Amino acid sequence: MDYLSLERDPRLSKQQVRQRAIAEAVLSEGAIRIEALAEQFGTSLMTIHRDLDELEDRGLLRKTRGLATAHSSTLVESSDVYRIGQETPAKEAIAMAAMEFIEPGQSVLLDDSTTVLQMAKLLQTKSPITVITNVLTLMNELNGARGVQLVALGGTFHNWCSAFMGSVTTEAIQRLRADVAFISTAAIMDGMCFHQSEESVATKKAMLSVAAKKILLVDHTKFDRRALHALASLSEFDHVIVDSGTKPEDIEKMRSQGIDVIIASN
Amino acid sequence: MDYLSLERDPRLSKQQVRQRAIAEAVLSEGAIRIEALAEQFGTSLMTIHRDLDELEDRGLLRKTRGLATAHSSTLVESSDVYRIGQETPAKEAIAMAAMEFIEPGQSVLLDDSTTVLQMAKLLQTKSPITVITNVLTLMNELNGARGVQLVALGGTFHNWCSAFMGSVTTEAIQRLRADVAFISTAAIMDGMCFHQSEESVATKKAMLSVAAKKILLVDHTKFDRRALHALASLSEFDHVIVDSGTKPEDIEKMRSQGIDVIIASN
DNA sequence: CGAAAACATAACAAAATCGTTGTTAAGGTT
DNA sequence: AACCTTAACAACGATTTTGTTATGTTTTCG
Repeated sequence: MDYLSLERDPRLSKQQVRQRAIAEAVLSEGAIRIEALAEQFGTSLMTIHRDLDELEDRGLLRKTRGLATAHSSTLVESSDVYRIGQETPAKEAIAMAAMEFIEPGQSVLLDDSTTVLQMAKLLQTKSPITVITNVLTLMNELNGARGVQLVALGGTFHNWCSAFMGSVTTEAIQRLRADVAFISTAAIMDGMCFHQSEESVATKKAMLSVAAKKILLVDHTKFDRRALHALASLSEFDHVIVDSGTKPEDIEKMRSQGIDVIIASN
Repeated sequence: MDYLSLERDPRLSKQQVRQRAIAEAVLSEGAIRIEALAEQFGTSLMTIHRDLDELEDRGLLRKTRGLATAHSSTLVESSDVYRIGQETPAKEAIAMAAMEFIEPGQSVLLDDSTTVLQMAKLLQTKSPITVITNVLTLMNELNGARGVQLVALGGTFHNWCSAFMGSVTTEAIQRLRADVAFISTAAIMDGMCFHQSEESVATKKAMLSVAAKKILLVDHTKFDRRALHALASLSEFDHVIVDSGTKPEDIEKMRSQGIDVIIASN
């Protein structure tokens, strides 16, 4: 019920903030009247209509006569409308810490996650560098960047994560070798990482199998999350980078299993 | 010498128009003084500096003290700064004609060319459809399009054509099968199509080998061009679509070889 | 070698462009 | 007929592009 008071990234446009708030509101209420939304956000009906049209295109909700209703899909939570802009400072800190593991000249494998996205701007500082990714957003970000050789992984496009996945992707990965892979996860339970989508798991597994060094990026919210499909045990990673908001008990649990945990300071 | 009077796409920004004109001017003159460019375009020196920096990044020209000089690379002509916006009406007509060969439900293979780019907007009308491409621009154009399943071909990124190419690309292509492939070419000589870059040829050849139907899109300017590497004989294509500006003799020559030539009317 | 000239870059302010929003009117549905 | 959606356009706001000035760098020539 707090969709009017969340901490927001100032770089996010008014529109994005509003759309995310609308999505949250609709998804938590199940259905809301369009009129009510307009009043709540102090905008015209037309603006809400336009927002809802976009959200509907992204598959987040439905627009029926006068009413915005939630899609009863489990994938919804992982949709990037939701994810982008949440916990940004933590993610920036993690991204910064991750840069320590990149040397100029190396090839790095990047998966789809907003944390990894934060690394994009920083990558140029390590040039020359080869970046391998299946994320469209990253490709656009790195397109034209000086000193960055961009290698794309093909595959079929998935709107909810703006990334390419599937057999084409995994097979492309297997023909490559990377120095470092930066992988994120949706949830951590019992020393394992989990994801909501099987295709994500397949892609990330392939990435892990071809990287000399494997680094997991996790913000503290992931320790409270649950997801369906297991990706890997934390012990398979060479390093795990968390933000400073992570609970000490979570960190201790990992360290007691012999995992190298790095705490990124803001 | 006519770089002040070309027909321009109104959707192109002033900046883009100017940068293209600068590129044309420099490339045809070999070298031009920066001062002279500023005067010619009626802008400040700073603006020309900024334009030249961008063009230099794209590998189109060099910036030496006070002088912008042409890169003596054969690849230059095919750079997309050059290509976009030239002969747009002809390309639109060709794109329109090409749509006739697409049925809803099919999978189409699209290569990198500005003609094919014109097809992007029209593709939605044939939905549901699967689009396979190695062009970043197309991916962005089709991203989020309703009824369009997007399959990307990975590979290493090439700035001059905004596309992915290389062994990753060709191997990805070989694992797929498409109903139709729309291929373009840089030059036509003696009933064969040619390209300036070997990697382009490899990619397009792979595309041709996995498509049930092969369609070549050519605007009339291609009959006057020359290029280095042979791609294929025109007779290997099921159809060749040209614009109405094509010289009758060129059309006759093709038809006498038993090629199905379609003339796109504006 | 050093100083002046010629050029390049950085930083900020002004201008132009583009995207967003609200209003109104017209078009569809229930 | 009431209600909702969409289209079109004008007003506003934000972002990008441009010009100016000041400062840094390289070349040239005394």
